[in-house]
Parts: sequence; structure tokens; C-alpha cells
Amino acid sequence: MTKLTIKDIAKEAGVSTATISRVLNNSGYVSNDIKQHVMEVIRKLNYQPNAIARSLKQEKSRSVGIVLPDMTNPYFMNIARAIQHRCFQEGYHLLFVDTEENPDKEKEALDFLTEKRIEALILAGTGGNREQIQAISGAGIRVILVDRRYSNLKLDTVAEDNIYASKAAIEYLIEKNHRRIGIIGGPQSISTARERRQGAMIGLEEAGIALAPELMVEGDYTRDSGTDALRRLMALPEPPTAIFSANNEMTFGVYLGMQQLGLPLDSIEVVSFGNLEFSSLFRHKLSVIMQNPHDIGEIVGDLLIRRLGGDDSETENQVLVPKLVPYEA
Amino acid sequence: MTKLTIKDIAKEAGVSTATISRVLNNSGYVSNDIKQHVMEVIRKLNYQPNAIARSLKQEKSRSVGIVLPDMTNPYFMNIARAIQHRCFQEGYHLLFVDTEENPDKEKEALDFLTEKRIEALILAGTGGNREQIQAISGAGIRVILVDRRYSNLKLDTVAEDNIYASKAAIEYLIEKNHRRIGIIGGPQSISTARERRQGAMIGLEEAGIALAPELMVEGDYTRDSGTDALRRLMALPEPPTAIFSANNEMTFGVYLGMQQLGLPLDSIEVVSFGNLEFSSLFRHKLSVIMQNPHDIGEIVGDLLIRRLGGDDSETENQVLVPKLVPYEA
DNA sequence: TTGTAAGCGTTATCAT
DNA sequence: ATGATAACGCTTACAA
Repeated sequence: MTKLTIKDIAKEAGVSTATISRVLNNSGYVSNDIKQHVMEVIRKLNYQPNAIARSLKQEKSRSVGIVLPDMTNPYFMNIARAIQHRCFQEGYHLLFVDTEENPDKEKEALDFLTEKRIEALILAGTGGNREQIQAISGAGIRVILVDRRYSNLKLDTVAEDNIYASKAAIEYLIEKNHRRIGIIGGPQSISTARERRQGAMIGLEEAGIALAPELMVEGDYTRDSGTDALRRLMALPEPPTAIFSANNEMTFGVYLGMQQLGLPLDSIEVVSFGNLEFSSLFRHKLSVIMQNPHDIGEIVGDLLIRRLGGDDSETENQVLVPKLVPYEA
Repeated sequence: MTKLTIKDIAKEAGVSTATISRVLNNSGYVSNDIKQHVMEVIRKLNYQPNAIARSLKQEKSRSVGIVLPDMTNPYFMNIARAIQHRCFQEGYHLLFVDTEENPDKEKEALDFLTEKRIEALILAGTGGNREQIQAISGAGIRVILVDRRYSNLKLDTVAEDNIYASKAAIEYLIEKNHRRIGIIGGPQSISTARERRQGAMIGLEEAGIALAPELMVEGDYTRDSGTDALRRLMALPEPPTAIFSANNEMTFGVYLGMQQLGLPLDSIEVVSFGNLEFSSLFRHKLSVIMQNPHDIGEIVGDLLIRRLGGDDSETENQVLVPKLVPYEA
């Protein structure tokens, strides 16, 4: 039972391949009788067109690359799911690659995807490979940056207002009378980490609180680095009474650290980026900056389809505002 | 700057397209001088072969479909990540589709993917579409079932021993002197849910405990259904002292339910399928049946590459054994 | 060792 | 309204 081609259908239906193609694509003229008949034959033989041949001929792959730092992170996958839905509706498929925050893997991924002739690229980048990303965009592949920005690259971007949210987090802690606030930041190669750090610093400055370098520690967005950061902070002569953590994984590590040190989980007030599902289940002082991955995904999906449809209007820069949810609300 | 083709390279290098192709694929004979020269030209012009044209000619798409019920579930995405790595290494790309447990969407997904001429299909199915899955396999597309089985379909399967693990869970609770055990099962259309229910029933039977129908409630693997199940169980004249829950989302719902009802979180002993990350952070009596998504992914990845490489040996049925981790360990 | 050319399954142009 | 056929970019007999 070898794969059927358009020729088989043409022969069976007693018409030319051109006619079959016209029926398949609802293009050109074809009489109703023939149309019905052809569709009947197609159904009878259970013919499925070959998307690869079509792609070659039309020079359109109908595929979109999506490059993420961590495929197991529900934040990114909530974004991805919304995009996938939209693409599926429109007949596009997504090629996923997981870079594990590694710029070298990211480079390989970009090479791989360009060979696969993706029509667009959705990227939550590691921070590296600027030239290549630029080149990809220059080659006519639509690039949409998501969650993370690249300064100087004029590309569509959908991300959250990290500076605003971080500043709000610090203001919240200050209002609660905290003055020594530990700041656990992420890798400065990543734009979100830079922005969250910056927002926090602005918050402190505007409140007239001097920046204490020993209270600012840099993790790498992993759980272990959060635990480590907590240990360092609590080992200070004058430890913080509150902590601002730049992502959810590190915050998880912070609580594990408290447990290891025998500190009550509510002895330190924490504000953290990212949705932390368990937070509703126990009494600790954890406030959360809720992000909007699903909304981001929908916006990216719409923008993507518009761009693929030929929309050449100016580069868009969409900003969503995360919401601070205090722990007692 | 229109896309370069093999002809451009051939002209520039002063050789035929066949030679370029040979260099590109390390196939046939080509003298070292020419090889060097061609590679030089390729690099200079930054030529990238067109994977679509190659696919058409070779009748190999180098693509693999992966159909999952929930792309945001870290369990499935841990599986997927391991597969993605392996595929990427081998030059295959993955087409993801999320079915949201909906058999109709699954059907659309399968149609979509066969048009895209996937060479293999990784499926964590909804339970429906048996004929189509059979047909896909019959058409020479390698099918690997993951996590969930289809009885009567002779297909490679990599899954966990749900019956054994569920039985062990019940035995554990019985050993802790529980006699009234609430069982929160999943949708019986899904094989894992059926198996987990069955294992639990075997455990009770072997201990000589009569099955109490009112203690067996069926959820749908969602958080809300877990909360709902707890409410129903606690409304019984004689509520259970322990609960066996068939997945992690429902367990989360159970704890939310306890909180809503004002029950102390450690007033009921729970054993649950699935990794529950927060469980280490607070004192409740939650034991967990740890699954092995990463291992599953690696096994599937290896099997997949073997099958794509032409391994036609008998259908494999790999079974991993999840481990019960008691809450005090 | 290298080149020529047919062909993969479509679509689209040009006739008819 | 329908049909022939060239072309998409590559691989691979077959020839030289």
C-alpha cells in the first residue's frame, strides 16, 4: 500500500493533476460536477496531499521554530501552548528546541531551524547569538522575541514589565517597614534578570535606602542557587528581614534553605517573581508577582499569524504588566 | 539576497551540482582538493542546504510527531525534553500537538501530522482514535505509545507499572492501619487511570478489605475534580482516614479542599501518584509515587532512533517501576 | 573521480 | 473549464 499521489487520484478520477490541485486548493475554475467527483475519489482512496512537496513548490515550509531555555518550565510552556493552538489552526507546525540556557546549543538550534526553512522564529533567548538572530531576521524570517529582549535589535517583542513589577515589589516591602531587603537576582546575561535587578534598585533608591552590596546576590535562576543565596544572606552579620527573589525556582530554593537552616518559613517575608502554586497551601509570608504566560502566548500567536500573512508594519513592542499578589489577600 | 541553492554553489565552485551534493553528504567519491574547495565556497557564501527539497527527494521528512494531552504538564514535558534532545542530535525535528485530552482534537492532530509526512509518532493518547492509530502504524509510520497503553494494538509501548505501584500504595496505607481508604481515580477512558484503579482494588482485595463503593470516586485528573472528590468523601457518614489519589493535580485539589473545609492538612494520610514538588516544604502526611519521566523519555528516544534506523524487530513493551516514597523518609 | 539528467509530488503558467 | 508541462532544490543512477 504505497503512498498515493495526486497522479493516482487524477487517473482514478479521469482528469488531470492540475484539476486535482485546483480542487484541493479551491483555486482557479473547476466545474461543480468534477469537483464533487474528485472529492469523492479523494475520500474513497483516502488520499492525503504531501505537505513536503507542496512546501517545496510554494517555497513555504509552513513551519515555525520555537526556541526556549527550558521545555519543562510551565511558564514557557503556557506561552508555547497558546502559540501552538493558533499555529495549528492556521496549518503551521512548531519545531521546538530546548537550549537549556546554553548559547552554544542555541546557535546549533538556529542553524538547524534555518535549514528546515522555518518561516518564523519565536525566541526566548539566552542572550547570545545576536548577530545570527539579526541575520535570520535579515533573511526574511519573521522573528518574535518573547519574555526576553535584545537591546539594539529591532525585532517584535512581547514581554513583561519587569522593571515596574520589581520596583512595586520593593515598595511593597518598604511599606511593610522592611529596610534590610535581600535581593536575589538572576544571571545578568538574561534581560529579565537585568531588568528585575534594575527595578529593585530603583525602588530602593526612590525610597532613599542606600544600596547594600552584601544584600545583593546573583543566582542563576535555579533552585540550588536560591538555596545558596539564602545561606549567604543569612550568614551576614546583619541578615535581611525580607527577600526579593527574581524567579520562582530560586524562591523554591530559598524555602528549602530555610528548612535546612531550621528557620521558620514565615520568619522572612518574601516577594517573588513567578507563579508558585504551592503558596496557597501553607502559612508563610510569600507574595507573588503573577505573570501572564497564557496572554503572552496569545499575543505572540496573533502577531505571528499577522506577520506570516505579510503584515510588514513597524516592529511591535508589547508589554504586559505582571500583578503583585500580597500573601494575605 | 535571495536564497542560495546548490546550483549557485556549483557555479561558484566550478563543478557540478552532483559534486556539491556528494560533499554535503559525504557520499560517493570526491577528490580531496575539490572537497576542500567546495567546502570553502559553501562557507564563504554561507550556503545552507534546503532540508525540504532533500526530504522530498529522499522521501524522508526527518520529522517526528509528538502528541500529548497537556503541554504544560512537567511530567509529559520531561519525557518530551529527553526525546527532543535525542532527535535533535540525529537531525530529526519534533512536531508537537497538544490535544487537551480531547479525542476530536487528537484526530485532527493525527490528520495534520500524516500530511506533514512524519516518519514516526510518539503518542500519549486520549484513548480514542484506535482505528486511525492502527492505520498510521499500518502505513509504515513508526508509532511509539508512551505513558498510556492501547489494549489490542500491537505497538511499541513505554509506560509505568501502574498496577504494581497502586497496589503498593494501598498496602502501605493498610500497614499504617488504615481500613477506610478513599480512592480518587481518573477518567476510565485513560489506561493509566484504569490501571491505577485496578491496582488499588487488588491491594484491598488481597488484604481482605471489602470494596466500599462510596469510597471510590472518579475525578478527571484536574485539580478541581480533586477538591470535589475530597468534599464528597468527607461528607460521608463514615469518612476515610486515608486517601489514594491517582494523579498529582487531583492531589493538589485535595489539599486545597482540606484547607477550604478547615481540616488540618495532616489529618488525612495521602498517597498520590506523581511528583509533587511542594511536598518537602510542609508537614502533612503525603507519600508520593515517584514517576520517571526523564527515563521514559530516554528510552523512547533510543527506541525511536532504532526504529527510524530500520530496526524491525518485534514490538517492545517497556515497563518502568515507579517508587513509593513515604512521607517521613 | 566527475558530470548529466531524471525524478521526488506538488503548484502555476500557459495553451486550448 | 480543463490539460500539459515546467519548475521548486535536491539526490542518485548512469555515463563518461
